[in-house]
Amino acid sequence: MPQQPTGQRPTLEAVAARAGVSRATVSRVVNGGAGVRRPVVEKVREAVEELGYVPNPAARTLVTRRTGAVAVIIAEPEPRIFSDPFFSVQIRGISKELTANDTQLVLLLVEGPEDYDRIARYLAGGHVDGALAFSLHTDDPLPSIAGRIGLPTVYGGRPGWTPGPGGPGAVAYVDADNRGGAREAVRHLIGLGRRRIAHIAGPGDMTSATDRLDGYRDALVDTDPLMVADGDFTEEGGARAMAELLDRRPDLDAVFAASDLMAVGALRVLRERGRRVPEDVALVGFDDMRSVAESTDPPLTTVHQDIEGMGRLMARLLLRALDRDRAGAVTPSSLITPTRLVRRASA
Amino acid sequence: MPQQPTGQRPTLEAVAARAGVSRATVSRVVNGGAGVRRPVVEKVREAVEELGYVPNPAARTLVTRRTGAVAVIIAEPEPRIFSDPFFSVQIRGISKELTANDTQLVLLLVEGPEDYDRIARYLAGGHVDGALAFSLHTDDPLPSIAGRIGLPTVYGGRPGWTPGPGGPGAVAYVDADNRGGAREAVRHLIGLGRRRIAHIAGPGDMTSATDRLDGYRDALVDTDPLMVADGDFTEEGGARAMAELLDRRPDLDAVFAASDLMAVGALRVLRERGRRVPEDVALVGFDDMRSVAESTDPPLTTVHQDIEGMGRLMARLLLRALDRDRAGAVTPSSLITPTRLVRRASA
DNA sequence: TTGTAGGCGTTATCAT
DNA sequence: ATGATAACGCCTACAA
Repeated sequence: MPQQPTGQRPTLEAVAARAGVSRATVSRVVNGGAGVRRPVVEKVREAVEELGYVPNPAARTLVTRRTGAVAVIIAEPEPRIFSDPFFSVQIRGISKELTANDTQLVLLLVEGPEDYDRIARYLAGGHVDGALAFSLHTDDPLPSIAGRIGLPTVYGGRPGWTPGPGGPGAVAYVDADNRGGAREAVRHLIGLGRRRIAHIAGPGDMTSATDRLDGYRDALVDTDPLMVADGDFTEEGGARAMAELLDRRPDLDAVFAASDLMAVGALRVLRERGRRVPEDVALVGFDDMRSVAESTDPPLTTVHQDIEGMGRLMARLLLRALDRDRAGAVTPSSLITPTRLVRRASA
Repeated sequence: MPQQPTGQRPTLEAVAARAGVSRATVSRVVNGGAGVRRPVVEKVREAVEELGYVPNPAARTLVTRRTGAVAVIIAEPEPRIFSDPFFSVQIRGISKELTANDTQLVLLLVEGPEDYDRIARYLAGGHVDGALAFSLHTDDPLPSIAGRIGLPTVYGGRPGWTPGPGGPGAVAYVDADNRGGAREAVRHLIGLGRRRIAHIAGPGDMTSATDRLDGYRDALVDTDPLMVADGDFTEEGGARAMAELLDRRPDLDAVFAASDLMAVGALRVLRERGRRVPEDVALVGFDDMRSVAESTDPPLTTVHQDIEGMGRLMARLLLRALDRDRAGAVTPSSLITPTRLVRRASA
């Protein structure tokens, strides 16, 4: 039963005294015990146990210059984080990977543009060894902040800004194969015999949206601009976009929505307008958020992406970079994870 | 433009030299500047600016014994965190409050029982000044860990275990008025003229579930055990429970589900069995998760709780306790936030 | 009001 | 293989 002499935590010194060795030796044992003779290791371990010694991370950080923590930065003004399990799942993936590597997760939520100052200060302060950042729009100030500070950072989703030519080194990011997935979705619709395929797109300043739009175009010989409407990645936006499309091209026979949420909105409008899904209009979403895709009526055919896996990958990439940091060369690299079409009833 | 002489961050020493004062004075200025003459403050501030000085948190923590960080511990084996925006919203509330008080949020996700060791070590290590914990089941080891370490902790939701009589001090927690809200929901159904009111309950080891069950019973003169079924707080569970109830008491004319998610499952089964909502069976949920309550058909009447507000409150309570910690007496206290019935179309 | 000096708990270098 | 000892960067009596 570890003793805790009321408020005062035991230090290396105390353990050393108890074990009859020097602080240095205790330190060695605590950090793996290489180069210390077995019996001594035993003795020290015992003392540690008896005293309930736990290293003081601040002291350790002060000298090693490593914090053992990374920041996870989520910049989503408001809407998505609420209705979207996306972040929860991705964070879980990240957390698992970090935990396995004995690294802590410091969560930085960006509430508004004014927050960036605070975040810049925090990152500059050396509270963390690296950062994981999400959901950047093209004009996001974060990359420049991280760059200036020289903080190893991995992005979730392909960043929208163009890195200076050859510039400060390539940017590390993890992304799903948005373009390929979109292409597959549309090809599936074509295979179903659909010919007038519309697209409900996400915001133009997010690469996940534009990449999916590109994929949509890839699959079509020529695309009618009237067949594309912006849905803003929200359910409401999806509904609005669907209404617009129906007004512009009443003869459409399929829709590829760039997110499940937007597909749900579209579904509602299609029903309201008396179109049967999939008979009259086939519908494909993107994301495969099971909680929504499985519970729509009809269940949604959609493009699956391994969100938790992407989180894991981001963490792994960062940890690798941090390790190399200790050694020397920093070699950022990026990873694209595959997607796959999940057939349900809507297309 | 703050200079960063390549890798080396400026220290107090450097700033002191630049401003032509002692480290002590710089320290004072950096920490508020009380007891330093104006012109000196100015001079130091300038030097700080020019050098781009940011205090080293590790060094600071080492001497002040405060980390400026609190842990948020979420122990939810798996299911809920995915489909449930509950945590996202609550965390946002917490984050806002912490940020406003210059405190960092360290996220600790519990993946399994084996994780508690790691978490105990982390907390004992003094990485954080306090903790915010969620979603405890009655047998959760966390309270005992926090208690042993003596770490100020605020719980989200009334803890299920009984604190020793007079014991180690009352436990601080923030909770919604689950019982009162449930009572109001059932009374509303009664006011609608319903007489055979069933309840879909949550897991028996969570106080939010049992409190809502108690509220249900409060409002009814006598309760038929056959009218209560366990729905496990999931949509699937809600569906199962609804089916059971319908089998046991085909004549029921109203259902109060202890969560919106379960209500959705119930709604599905009611429809499958040909019952109209609200004509044949009135349905009330709990939570008022807008993304689900508003998009069901018919929209769900439910009990609203201010989730983000609860998060804020938890943080505020903890911060207050931490402040008092510096002074002396620790006085935990608990807060119950009100709920209110939101009438939509399902009842 | 300002400066001096000691110490917070580790790690790391250098002897031994 | 082990032990002194000097940093690490900051705060805070205490002195001036």
